[in-house]
Amino acid sequence: MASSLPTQPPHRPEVPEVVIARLPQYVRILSRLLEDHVDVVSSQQLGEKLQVTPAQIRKDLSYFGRFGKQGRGYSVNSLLERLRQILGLNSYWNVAVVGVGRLGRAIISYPGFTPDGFRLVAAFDANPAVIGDSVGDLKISPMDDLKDMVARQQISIAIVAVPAEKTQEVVDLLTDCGVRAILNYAPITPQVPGGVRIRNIDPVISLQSMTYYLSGSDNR
Amino acid sequence: MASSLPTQPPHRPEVPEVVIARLPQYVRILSRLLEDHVDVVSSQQLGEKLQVTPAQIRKDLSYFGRFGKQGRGYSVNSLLERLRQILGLNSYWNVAVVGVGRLGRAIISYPGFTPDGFRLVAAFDANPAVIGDSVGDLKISPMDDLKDMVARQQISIAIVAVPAEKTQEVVDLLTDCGVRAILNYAPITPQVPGGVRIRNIDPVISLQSMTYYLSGSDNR
DNA sequence: GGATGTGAAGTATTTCACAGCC
DNA sequence: GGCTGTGAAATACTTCACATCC
Repeated sequence: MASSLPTQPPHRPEVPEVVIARLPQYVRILSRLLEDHVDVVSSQQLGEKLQVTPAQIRKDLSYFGRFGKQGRGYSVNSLLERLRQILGLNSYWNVAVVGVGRLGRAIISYPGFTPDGFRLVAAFDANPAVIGDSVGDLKISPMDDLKDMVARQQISIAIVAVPAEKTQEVVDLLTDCGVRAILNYAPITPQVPGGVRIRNIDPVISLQSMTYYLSGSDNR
Repeated sequence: MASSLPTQPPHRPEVPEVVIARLPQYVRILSRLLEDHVDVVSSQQLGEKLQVTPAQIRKDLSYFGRFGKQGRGYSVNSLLERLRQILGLNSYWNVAVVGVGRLGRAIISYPGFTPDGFRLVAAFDANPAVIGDSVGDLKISPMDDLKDMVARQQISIAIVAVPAEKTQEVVDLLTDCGVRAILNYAPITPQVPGGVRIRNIDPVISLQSMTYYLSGSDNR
């Protein structure tokens, strides 16, 4: 732990991680409702769309404040705004993509990040043959430029799509450079130092977590 | 529930879903250890690689039997074998891919499914222009053929990579055809009937679940 | 009347801690 | 001596149920 002055930490009351993990879902549903010009929604209605109990939604929200009106429900617009603020989605996060092979290119070409608060601003690859190539409107930079560009462009999130055997070293490099959130596409679970968040996109693991339930009866 | 004859159900003792979700991770680590010719491993060592407490690993495994040797640890080889059996990974699962746009093609081209127990055996798309095209060694079939092919090829898992607005109807169609596990790539949470499993691959949600922790201090 | 917000109750999951075995 | 397997304790999370307010 860091040296402990008797100052209070920025004191956010302790919110369970599972709760945080559900908030983006709420944000998404609320965005849809907003597009559909729905003004007000109850925890009941939200719960149906999300397969979650209304009590859970109310409890989750209660960690952050009192956003509803008794007897009516929640204002879609203002609840959405509050949640985006809580999650830090009201301005853009600059994101670096490391590894620009087939998968990396697909990620860069995916149009879904930008509308939701993320801006891919840099791409890196270790292969000298592709340095300088453009993918979408990103120019591929050498790994040597990573540290500088991360600092200069205030990048605190990286998407890693390099071969499994390179992933740990890339993750180490990124965390050294001050990146504090990583989305990893390789089929491994990299180690990260405390204070750094990581999420793994791992379709094989996802599939394997379902086969257990299929194999009870034996259809193949 | 189905009509209740007084027969016992196949009685698997109730294993928590979180436990099942961890088993594929164990399988993966054990596979690596096997490749590295490691014979025996302790819960301590496994825990370090997985960022999990040794007690949790032992408890997880204890739901299924006694696989270790006191004083030594677990035989990598035989624990791996047992876990693959528990998860139903000892033979191949036939998988259909629905939606063969850019993302679907990337999924089909990904070489990582087959080594881990899944065989992509059919691809479907609603766009008449692509029917009959080949991707890898799969020929794209029309949606109308789905029901027949699912039955004939004993497909019980599907990967869905269609536009968000089509996803729910595709999921409904698949479950009607008897598919019981779905891996969804669209940024929505489809509803599925009881008994059907679904996992969502959703990079935006994953990113948004991390920004909360970044925005405490305000680096962008 | 109808929906929120929330302590209290109920479950689920993780961790402890130690007896038992190799 | 070292490590498993596991009840029991501790913690985390979800749901209940109701007072409260619009």
